[in-house]
Amino acid sequence: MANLTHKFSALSDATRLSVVERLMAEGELPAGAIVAQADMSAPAMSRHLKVLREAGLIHQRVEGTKRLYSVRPEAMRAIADWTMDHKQFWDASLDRLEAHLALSPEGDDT
Amino acid sequence: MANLTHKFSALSDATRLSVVERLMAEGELPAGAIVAQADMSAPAMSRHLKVLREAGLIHQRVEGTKRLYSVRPEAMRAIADWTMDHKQFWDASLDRLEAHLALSPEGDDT
DNA sequence: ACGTTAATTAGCGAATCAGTTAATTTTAGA
DNA sequence: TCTAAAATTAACTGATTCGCTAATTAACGT
Repeated sequence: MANLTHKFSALSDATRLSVVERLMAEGELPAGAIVAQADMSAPAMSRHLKVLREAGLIHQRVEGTKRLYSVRPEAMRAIADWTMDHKQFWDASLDRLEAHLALSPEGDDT
Repeated sequence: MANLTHKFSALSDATRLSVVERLMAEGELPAGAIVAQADMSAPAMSRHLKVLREAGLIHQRVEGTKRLYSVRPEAMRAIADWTMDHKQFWDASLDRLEAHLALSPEGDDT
């Protein structure tokens, strides 16, 4: 299904992330509808869709001259699974962080 | 904290993803220990660490001549939150997918 | 067969990225 | 103070990315 870094790479672009979010919110959409709302040429969007497809994040269905795109739930699940694999780390760490901040309210950064 | 695409971008590189995973597994580590296990020069790794830092994924603590790195749990949480925001989509979709496959076992791809 | 619509691929330039070696900075120790 | 250790920044190169316009492919409707 293409690996995790590949998926993260696909989602590292604002245009592509919003396409994925829109497809999740609205369901299957033709390429034309996706281009219409983006301030970008059709070829540029077509390449973004290709990147998302190659990362396994979206699925393309052909219907006549139209290409209908939708998000692959398995791909989203793969990302969710990764975060869950490490939930123990960030969950516990956040608890400790909160406890610490409750005692000494500093404001730590980079 | 730097936005989501920024974090996805930082995690889109295999070297950086494994650094993050190692830090979650082993806890805080000095730059030297991180370089030691990567087949890469120190400057190259230093830049990867900078990318992770700028994405808000890791925290740097100075101790003498050493730079100690650790994963920021809030950053991991931000990613987990994003997946959870859309859980309803992928969870429900996967259920439908399974139900569908149970009836017609095809094997659909890109 | 022809023109139209939907979308993709081809080709180009500017910008960014990931690696290298060399040089610099900062702290610790003799 | 002089040297060594830890790490970063500087400067350079090759590869990739992202946008554009132009050209191509594929399916419909007449």
